[in-house]
Amino acid sequence: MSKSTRLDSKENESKLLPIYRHKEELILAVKDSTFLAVTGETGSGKTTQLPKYLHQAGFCKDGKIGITQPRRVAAITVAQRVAQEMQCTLGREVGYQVRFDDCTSQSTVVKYMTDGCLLREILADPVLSQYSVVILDEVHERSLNTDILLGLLKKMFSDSAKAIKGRSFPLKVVVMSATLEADKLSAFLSDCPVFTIPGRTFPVTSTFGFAVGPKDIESAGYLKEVLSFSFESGRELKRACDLLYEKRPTVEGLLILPLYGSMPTDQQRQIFQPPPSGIRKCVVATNIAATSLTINGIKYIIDSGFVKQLNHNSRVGMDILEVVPISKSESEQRAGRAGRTSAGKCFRIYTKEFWEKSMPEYTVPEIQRTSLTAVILTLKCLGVHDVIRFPYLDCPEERFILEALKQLYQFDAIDRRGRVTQLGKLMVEFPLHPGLTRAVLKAASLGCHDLLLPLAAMLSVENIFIRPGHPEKQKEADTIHRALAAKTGSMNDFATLLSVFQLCKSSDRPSAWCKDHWIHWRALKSAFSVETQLREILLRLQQVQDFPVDTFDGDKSELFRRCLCTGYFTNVARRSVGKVFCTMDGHGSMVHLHPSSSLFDQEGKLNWIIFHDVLVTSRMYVRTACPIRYEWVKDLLPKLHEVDVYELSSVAREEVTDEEMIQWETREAAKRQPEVSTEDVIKKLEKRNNEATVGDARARYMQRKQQRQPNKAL
DNA sequence: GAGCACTGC
Repeated sequence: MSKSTRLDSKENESKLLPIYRHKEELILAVKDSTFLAVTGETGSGKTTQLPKYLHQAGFCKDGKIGITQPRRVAAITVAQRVAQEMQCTLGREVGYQVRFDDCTSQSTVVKYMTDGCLLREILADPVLSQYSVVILDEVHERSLNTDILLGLLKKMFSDSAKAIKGRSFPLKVVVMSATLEADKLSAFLSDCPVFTIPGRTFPVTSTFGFAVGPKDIESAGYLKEVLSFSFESGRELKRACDLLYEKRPTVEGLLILPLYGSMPTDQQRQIFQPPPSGIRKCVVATNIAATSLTINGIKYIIDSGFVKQLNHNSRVGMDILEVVPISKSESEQRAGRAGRTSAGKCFRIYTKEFWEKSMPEYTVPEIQRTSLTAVILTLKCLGVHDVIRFPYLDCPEERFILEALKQLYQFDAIDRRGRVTQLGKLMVEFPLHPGLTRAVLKAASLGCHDLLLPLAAMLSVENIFIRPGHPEKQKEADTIHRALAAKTGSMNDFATLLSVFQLCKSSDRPSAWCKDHWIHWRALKSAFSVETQLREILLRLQQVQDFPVDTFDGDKSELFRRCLCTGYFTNVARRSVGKVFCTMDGHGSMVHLHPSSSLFDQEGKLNWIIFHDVLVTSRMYVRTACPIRYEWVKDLLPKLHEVDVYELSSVAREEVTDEEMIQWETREAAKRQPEVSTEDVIKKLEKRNNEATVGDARARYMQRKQQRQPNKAL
């Protein structure tokens, strides 16, 4: 087949998509209004075709068409496809931009990108003056960045003076979503028109099972039972399971099992290959299958009903990874995967009662269950001072916002009146948690950023230590990892990470070095890229801004940890009894060192520590830690309690009067007593550690955990 | 003495 014939066939193929019949209407709808909501199921062609139509209709005359995606792979693959259909070289008229990969040029007019990239662009150009159309895709997924973009775009038009001032031609906004959220979106965007494109899906019938908790699913016995025995509703699952095990299935099609555990990454590639004729393929997948993977020909779904989710808990001030029931809408989506190419079946292994009583209608959007510190700083830098009344499609709880403000104040990113500081303006440029950025900037001001940049990169990527399942191998890996930690000459997990980065980077054969040391080469490679990016950002800021310069007259060997303290003083803990540590952030949580830490079993020698993160499993564990001296954080710790909720909410609402400010400052001055003894400060800090609160939080957690245990009686 | 879903800049 010649090249042109192939292209023609692509073009003809696109004319078969459901969206094609609505081409002219769609173009008119975009012309007629500022906001437009477009809904359509997967397969309607909206992601690839709408930008193409708008391009053909002349929307690129003044500016670009930008289309956001929540994920990188999607941005890249869709751009490739559209470039092919429009018969142009990728990176010319049609391009994409994701982190570490900018495939655009001066001539790019149709630009696919991740939502995070567009947010970065808004920081540099708040009215998006280069764009004539912005399309937010997959809005129903409710990713944090897409939600923020939605609010910003809505706000751009309500602050009409501002928007007009910065632009010479109109901006059109299209939001694309699955059907369920369309009316809500329309209401949010001043009752904009909703354009519905029929999808191309087949019916899926669902049946229920008898599992009532993740433990049921976890136990191999149960899974085996489910897969080989029976279902409450009879033969259907039996048939599906027969299909799974039979070498010569009687029905064509695939079967997919969405689980909530991890999947060996090295096996992912084979998933996309069609099975040999007469062999059934079974895909066992995490929720990566919900969005990121498109596997054609799936006919059966087995739905576990659970998902592993990272939730922010503002009660204890930390992120907790937990297994929770999915929402009904998520379950419908899982089921929908079986009906893409023909009629399908979904086997829900939980009871109908569980569906009715324990599963929420919709998934809680990310913005309502995540730490907002970085996002609030971004908003502040965009001139959104009233972060409580920002137009959120779904408002985060006020205490989440207050907690974020408090942290930003603690990191010197905002001042007492909620205004972004010089330091805050530098911090927003880094793709890191503000605390870590604070440590990086401290190091840079002292000229020792070579210590902090690699560390920040290592803390940004997935876990680098491989721990195999095989007991022998596990022992081997543990020994090697411990030796790596010992090499730094001190108990310090941060220093170990830095050392691994440096050792690998300076090795002649870095990938072989990783293999020898049970380290993920892929993770280290991305750490190298992140470090390069962070270094570039730092260099740029040092050239244009009034960059802070500090001096350090302490012991050189303390420099690294002293820098860390400026970003991690919110994560300070003091050893209380035995191996238990008590956090000093005001929550007074009782935490243990994780056994993977080089400080583990050395607790007796420790007093004060700082840590990177907390993991709640059988206990509350802190991972990646190092010992510090109380003197290093003594002056910082009072900052943890300096601001109270009342003041912050005023700051957040921009309601602070001058009178209030004077009152507040007087109170603050009174608090700052001339010389306070160490014991006094500690006493004061520990007094805040309300044990009832901690015990309560713990009890709630255990209760939730209990609820998830198998209940054989049912 | 451990139990790490998934994105994104």
